[in-house]
Amino acid sequence: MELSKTYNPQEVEKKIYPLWEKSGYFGPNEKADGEPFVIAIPPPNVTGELHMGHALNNTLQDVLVRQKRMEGRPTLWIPGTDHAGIATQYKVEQKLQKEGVSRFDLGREKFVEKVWEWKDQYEATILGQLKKLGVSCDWSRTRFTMDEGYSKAVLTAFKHYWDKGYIYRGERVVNWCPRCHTSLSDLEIEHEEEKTKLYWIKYGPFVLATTRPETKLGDTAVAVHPSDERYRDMVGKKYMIPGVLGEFEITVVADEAVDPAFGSGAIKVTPAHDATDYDISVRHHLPMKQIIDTDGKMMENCGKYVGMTTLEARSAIVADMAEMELIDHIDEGYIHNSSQCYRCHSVIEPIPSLQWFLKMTELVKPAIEAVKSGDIKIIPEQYAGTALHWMENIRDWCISRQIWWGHRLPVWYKQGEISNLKSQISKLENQPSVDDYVVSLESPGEGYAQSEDVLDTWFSSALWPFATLGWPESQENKKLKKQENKATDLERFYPNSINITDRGIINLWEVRMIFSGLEFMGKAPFHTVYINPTVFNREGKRMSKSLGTGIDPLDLIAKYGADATRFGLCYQTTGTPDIKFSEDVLQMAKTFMNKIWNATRFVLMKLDGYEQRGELKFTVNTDADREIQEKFSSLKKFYNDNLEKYRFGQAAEEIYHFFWHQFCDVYIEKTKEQIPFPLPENHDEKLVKDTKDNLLYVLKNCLILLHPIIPFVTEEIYQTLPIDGKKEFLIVEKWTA
RNA sequence: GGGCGGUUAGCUCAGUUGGUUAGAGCGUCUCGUUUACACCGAGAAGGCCGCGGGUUCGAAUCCCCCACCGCCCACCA
Repeated sequence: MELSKTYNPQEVEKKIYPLWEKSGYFGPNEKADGEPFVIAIPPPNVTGELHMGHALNNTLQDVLVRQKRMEGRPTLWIPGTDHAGIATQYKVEQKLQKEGVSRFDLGREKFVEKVWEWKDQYEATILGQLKKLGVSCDWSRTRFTMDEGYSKAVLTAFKHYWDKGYIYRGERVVNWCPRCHTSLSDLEIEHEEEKTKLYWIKYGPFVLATTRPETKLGDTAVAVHPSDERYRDMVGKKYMIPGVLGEFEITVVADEAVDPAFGSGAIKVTPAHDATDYDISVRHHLPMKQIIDTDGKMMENCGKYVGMTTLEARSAIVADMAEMELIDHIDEGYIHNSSQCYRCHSVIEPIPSLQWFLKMTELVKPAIEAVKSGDIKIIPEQYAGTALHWMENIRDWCISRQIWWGHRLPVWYKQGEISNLKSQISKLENQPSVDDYVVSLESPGEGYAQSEDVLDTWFSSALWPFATLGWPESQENKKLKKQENKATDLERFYPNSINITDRGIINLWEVRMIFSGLEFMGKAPFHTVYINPTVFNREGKRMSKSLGTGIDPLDLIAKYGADATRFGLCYQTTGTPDIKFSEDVLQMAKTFMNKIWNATRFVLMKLDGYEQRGELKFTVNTDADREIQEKFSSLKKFYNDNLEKYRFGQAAEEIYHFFWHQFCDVYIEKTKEQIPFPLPENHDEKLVKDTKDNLLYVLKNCLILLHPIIPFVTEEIYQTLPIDGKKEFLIVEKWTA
């Protein structure tokens, strides 16, 4: 077969991928023994297309998976996608908004239908993109976090926690996104520095500093530090405070949470609309007065300010206070952190509402132990600290969300649900008793209505390493497999081997998989976590579609080919936490693909119709032979060592250097002497034959080593080599250790 | 506010436990059309290894301080 003069990646990629898929080699080899190598893909959100982070993340996974497969281990890479609750719902809402429709216009059922349509479309796009990248997932096992089996797993987990007493419902001040209209967990909040005004307000006998004067309408106390001499005599007393809606009463309390160095050392306490103040109010049994509703607007108890947004109310109230000479002074340019929704970036309003929580303290203990003991190795190791720090300071997890896209809680109410969207004055004591609802996977029967709430999307992602393998397993399935004398997927492939992901979701996802795996399977879900670098653009800025700083991996694949894209990404993965992505490297990689291609053309030309027979061996006749043999053997050592340590960049650089500057520049040049052209009458037949074998030997073994990184071009070339006893595909060639 | 990471050639980065003249790719310059490849070959220029101290016979590498950039965590209102 004749190879064209330049390598055409698009043609080859289109041809090769379907052949691999049909071969069945992407699935685990049933005959292979040895410890299975298993990865569950970090499921991309069905919110849109893949970005550079995905391209890198999946390339690295594929490198490992392909290498282990060639080592002969049973290998399984499970693909799938994540329903991504709030994020996807937000996307669909935006799309509807362009058509002038809100989710409330459609109603829950119709809206959810729309989201399923969206999901079908983007799931197909994403899986297609992964294939273009060349990843070797077992597509027959593709999962979705809301497919039937997976949903059952999610509800089973909820029921398990409930039965164990780990889940409770309660009214708390939670992070509320007024745009998404839902609660959020602490991890779903982003903090951004912001310049604002610090208002020093006259407050009865106090002057105190606040950034949110509008919350004065919900104040029930003033807090000071217990050791603060200035206010010692006032603690425990009640005062009437003049306000824009008339006088109101506050209690002075002493609490450690107050920083005496801030402002005047006294702070106003708004239990309903600030997490710190809420905690203080619980400690001191202070009344709670809600003044902001779920739209982020002032409630009926706010007199003339009713219906205003908090920002509108702020300026109105400040103006009125100024008129009443209640403003002492205002500091401009005060810098503080504003809390935002991690999906739509609206400002978070803390508000009281009825939510479901998962108790974390006990759950997280074995996970802390697993990370500390090294049962789970986190690489690079500095990230173990990130996980440990979070787990050691963990708070209960708010797992209920007031959106429509997701797993509805397996909670059934007898008399209709008491809304968690209360916009009335809160009454902590007014919680429903357990008798009012039943937790059950199935409807308990007539007269019961299922909870309107859905679960935090991360509640389901936390189960990914085992739910994708069929947990919770039915007894029937187990029996069936036993009759066939086979193990179930869950038995064979849990725990996974490694999880590769981005540092941004170490606590959001990684930690939650770890404690879930330990809780439900009794074993850590994987023994290694590898945190891949984050891809930034050349200026070191986050790649973002909306900022126009993003690069579409598909464009790169179209321009340089999938192999060059993969090689370029690996090459830049050198162990640093960031990659400032350089397209030059992809051009270099593309040139390298062409070099490999042309070296092959040369070797085939030198072979001149020679068909290798028997075991392919390397024979040393000359100094050049000896040199390349030595260099190759040291390459193998360092290459394997670097892959073992996830030093992808160093591995790529080494084989690049060997192939180009040793094999091509030196050895191939030498073979022009060892196999002279034209061949003279009296040529050394043994030397000529041995040199042909040597060329084939080095080339073939380089292809093997290169294949995990650049699968397409190596496969295409492998198919053309006249080697005896060749495998059907390079994918399953024996690894060169 | 706490923690972590980065700072090496014009650009993107290596530099494994401290040890001769600090390396690669891209870019630049010079030369070269041989049986693969001009997406090629041979060669060259280019670096107070962020700043300032310290340890050492010897520091890009170990310690301390500072600066700038980035990330994670956080109930300073």
